[in-house]
Amino acid sequence: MAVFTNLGKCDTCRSRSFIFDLISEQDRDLLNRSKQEVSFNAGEIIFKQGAMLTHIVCVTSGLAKIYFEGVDRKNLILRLVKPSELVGGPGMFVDQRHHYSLGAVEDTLVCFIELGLYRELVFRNKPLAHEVMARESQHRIELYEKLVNLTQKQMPGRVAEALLYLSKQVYNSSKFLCTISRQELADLTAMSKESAIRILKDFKENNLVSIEGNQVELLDVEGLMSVSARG
Amino acid sequence: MAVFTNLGKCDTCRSRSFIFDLISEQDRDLLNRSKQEVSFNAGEIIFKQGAMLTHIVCVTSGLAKIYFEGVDRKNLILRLVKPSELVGGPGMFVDQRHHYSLGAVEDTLVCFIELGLYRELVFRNKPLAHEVMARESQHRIELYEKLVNLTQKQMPGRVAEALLYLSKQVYNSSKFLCTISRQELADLTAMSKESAIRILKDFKENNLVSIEGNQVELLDVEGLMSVSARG
DNA sequence: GGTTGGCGTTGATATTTGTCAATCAAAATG
DNA sequence: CATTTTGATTGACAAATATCAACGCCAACC
Repeated sequence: MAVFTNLGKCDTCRSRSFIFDLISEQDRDLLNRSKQEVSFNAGEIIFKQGAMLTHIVCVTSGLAKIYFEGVDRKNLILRLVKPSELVGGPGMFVDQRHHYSLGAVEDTLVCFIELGLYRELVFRNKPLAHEVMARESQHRIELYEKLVNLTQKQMPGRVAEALLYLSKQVYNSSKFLCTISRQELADLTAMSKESAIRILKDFKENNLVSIEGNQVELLDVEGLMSVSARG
Repeated sequence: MAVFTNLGKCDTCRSRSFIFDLISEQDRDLLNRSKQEVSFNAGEIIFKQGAMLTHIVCVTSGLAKIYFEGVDRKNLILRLVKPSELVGGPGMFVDQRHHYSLGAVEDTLVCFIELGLYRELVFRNKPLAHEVMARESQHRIELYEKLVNLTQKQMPGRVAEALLYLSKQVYNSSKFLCTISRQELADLTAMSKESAIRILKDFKENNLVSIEGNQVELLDVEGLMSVSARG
């Protein structure tokens, strides 16, 4: 179950957000005192699509997923969130609601930061505002790429893309323990779990990857990139 | 061909952007003098994915489409842009490049505004910054919805959604002259032109819509919404 | 007036992808 | 240790969707 504490010190936190480097010492202190740490078990929901957006979240350890609940209880994973990443959501400037859900993929520790405080910090600090804008924009660009991938590429291309994403952006190694489930891989690539499994098997038979349970190693990154590009 | 002028007065422009209501008279004058009006014929490209982003665009008359060029020359239309809408693009805060293309669907008049000027205006004007953030966020929310629609709904649901979008957001009437081509409707719903046509025919046979060439009338909005919701 | 080219339409067919049911293995539970 | 339960896997099949080819229509052009 979720446990609330406020023991950690942001200043010495190994996964502190970039924003701490852009604000004054007073503001750092303010954030430090007002934040709330909460720990979630794998599978638990951190915040839910439709709920009021009163706090933004900084992931401190573990791994989380940003996802939608769409038609027929099917989920679509937008992206995975690693420690030190900040998750706000576009509802922040629109209707104070979450437009996607955030869930813990692994056991995950997060810090909640009050929305009002965050907004105040951003709007009275031009470099920070620039940085926030830049990061939001970067996400938007990635969202566009995702949209094209999911709508124009066939399944093998999408899975190849996902494996490269996991390796480069999430686990930071060509060999990794894949902590997301097959179902989550399917939710990330917008296909059925069975299809995702079949394509993994196919990649394995063609020596693009090696897979033993959840141990994954990319053997032929060039090959995967080519499959991904072909569509 | 494109023709450059700077004759129009922003102050009296019937399709002037919301930003004019949020800036000082001096700034309005600055914008007015530095803008460049350009007219494009239907089918022409206003700016292209990958090109340098030096100006943002305000559509003054006509109709434009924001789209990506993806795999195999297939296009994906993100949204249609009506007069008075501003089109920037996320590259503005990242790499000064366009990450999508803007094309004229109908004969279209646009004003180019220098990026540096626009950024300066936004960053030194808090209410304007708020408004810009809110609009960007709204677009992001719509993008999420689009992503779910395109990946989780089947073709009839997507076409129903598109027809409702055209009626409510673009042509503002339940009966309209559909100035986008069948191919563009397909690009908007991520399917082949033939599939889009077949579904339109099906809707027509089921009296959901009436279609005579490019004259479209939504006969059963409830029905379309239900098809769209079912997926 | 013929011709060309683009767009819309249709039918036949092939491909892609999802669903369903069964099985298996590993992990959690008592 | 037996028993559930959960996630992964596989095969058979059905559904969704794309592709290809052909044709009609209309406007632009020579």
